[in-house]
Amino acid sequence: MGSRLTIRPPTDYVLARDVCSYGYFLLEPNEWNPEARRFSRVLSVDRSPVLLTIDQPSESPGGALRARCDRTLTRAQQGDVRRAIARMLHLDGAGSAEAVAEFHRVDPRFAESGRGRLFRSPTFFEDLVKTVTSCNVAWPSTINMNRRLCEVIEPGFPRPAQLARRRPGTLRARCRVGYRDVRLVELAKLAGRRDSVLHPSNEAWLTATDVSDDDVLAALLALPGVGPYAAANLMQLLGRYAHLPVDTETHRHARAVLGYEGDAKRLTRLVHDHYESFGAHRFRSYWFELWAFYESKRGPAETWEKRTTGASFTASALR
DNA sequence: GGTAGACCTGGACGC
DNA sequence: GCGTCCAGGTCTACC
Repeated sequence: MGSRLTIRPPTDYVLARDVCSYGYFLLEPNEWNPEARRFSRVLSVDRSPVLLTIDQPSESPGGALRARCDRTLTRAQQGDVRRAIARMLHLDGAGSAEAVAEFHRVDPRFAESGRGRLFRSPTFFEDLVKTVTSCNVAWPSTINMNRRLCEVIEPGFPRPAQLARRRPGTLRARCRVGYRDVRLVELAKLAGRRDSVLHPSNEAWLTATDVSDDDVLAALLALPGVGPYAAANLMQLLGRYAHLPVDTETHRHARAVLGYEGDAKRLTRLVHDHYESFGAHRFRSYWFELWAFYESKRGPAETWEKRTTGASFTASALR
């Protein structure tokens, strides 16, 4: 039979728009079904896999979300699933209706579409692995690495303890993560240590409003495999939007959309200057501009098929 | 503080 | 079908 949950999202929440808002919705184990307009993935609940599906029957903003699990869960387990859903769909904090409205006051260009919420993973650790596997590779390689991690280690995405036990050589040979192998195992080991920022009990510190961006950024930069791009991207995944993860996509955007010219160093400086006026919302203004460009080329993200459009929407494929 | 080169994979290209 | 080249962000060594 399985468990069924009803989720009351923020009043402006639209499942199709707000799930299909960041590339990670296309990475395993996530699955968006464009026809059924339904999100699904395997979650790890008490170390056992649970297939979760979420839809929004009314499709109107703020309409109740219907979540179904393929097995019956205890009340405590249902609480875990609710927390995982809230994190993925960004139902509170920077994803609250008030926070999104504040973004629209600063950047009214996205008020009509309602864009402002970014999809993410059920755990910060999964976001971290997805970010590290997106560095120094084209998007199709990121897709492959995440697919293989789910095939080889754990269908609901490897938990830190599982990854920490693996030999780097196994990750390299079977998951094709290349030189990232040692770094991923180190990150997984850190996630098991209570004194590390990666320990789940410390996510509250990473997102606390009384902890400065500078302190969080410094803690992220100290992690193996995390440089300026990855750290800035992790900041946005924590709901801290004042930093820009500048990569080659950013440089393409600077040339093609913003009309800037010059080498990478100059483009980086111009991009930072360009988004300066958006203050604490810089990333959202940048990202939804970039996302609108992809959608202008490939159609609405909610129509993208994971294995076709979803694998070829980035700049390298659009050149 | 700035820069060059190595790291690894997969796709594009030429033969 | 095979070999070569290149793109991509992080890290280390060196100036």
